[in-house]
Amino acid sequence: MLDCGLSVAVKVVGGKWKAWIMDCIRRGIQRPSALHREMQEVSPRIINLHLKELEDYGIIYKQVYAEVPVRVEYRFTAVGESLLPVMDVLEQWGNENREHILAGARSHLV
Amino acid sequence: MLDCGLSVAVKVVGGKWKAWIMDCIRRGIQRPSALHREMQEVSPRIINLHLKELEDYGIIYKQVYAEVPVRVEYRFTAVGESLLPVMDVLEQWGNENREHILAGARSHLV
DNA sequence: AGGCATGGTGAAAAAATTATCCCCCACCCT
DNA sequence: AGGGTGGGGGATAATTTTTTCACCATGCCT
Repeated sequence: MLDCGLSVAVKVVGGKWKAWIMDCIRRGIQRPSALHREMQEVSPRIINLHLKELEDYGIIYKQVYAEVPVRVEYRFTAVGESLLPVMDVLEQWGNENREHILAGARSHLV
Repeated sequence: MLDCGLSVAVKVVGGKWKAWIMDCIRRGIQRPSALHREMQEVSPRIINLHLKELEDYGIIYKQVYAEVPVRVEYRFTAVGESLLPVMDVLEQWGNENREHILAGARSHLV
């Protein structure tokens, strides 16, 4: 089922919040607490789970600073970096077609 | 939440089977029965639901031929066509990174 | 009539995803 | 000791998505 590259990519980028999380990290919001503040409509727990998943995929890695209180920063790995242009393409397409899609998305809500 | 184009795109392309379905249609497998045969691991019902969703988004449209038995073909709309290059990018990235992703996907199965 | 093919749906169950709640740890400070 | 910060996790519930199962309709054919 993960035979087509499309499925692999969708698995990584899909899910309700992963794309947003990656977009945040990209914009420099890389600390858990900062992500929680930025994405207030998402429970911290969920953000952590997604971060873990992305980390497992090797898209981001966790930089831990031995400070006190401890500081953590998530950054893109090389593979993660290679995903950025792909996200750009998605982002652009989404922006160009938002109205069109949303018009027919009445049922399949938000 | 659908403010970033990324979310819009993910909504369209995401889900467990939509990407695969669109890939099939693209390859010329556009009739429901053919899709069912091609994607045997997916229940016909689900394929229909996804087709409906894509149709609602205006990505594909349904061509009905008044033959007997009735024949139906799903085809891309103009907006759907504009999504193809985007899928290409996803497909390519997925193919290039399949091994890497799958290695860490043990938990987050299939 | 019964069997084939086509395309399709409603209801309910199962599975996966997301959310909530309350807890933990270490360490600083007052 | 109590309160603050920063980073986590388990258990459970709610929600969404996917699946199964049984069923409908048309019109062919034997």
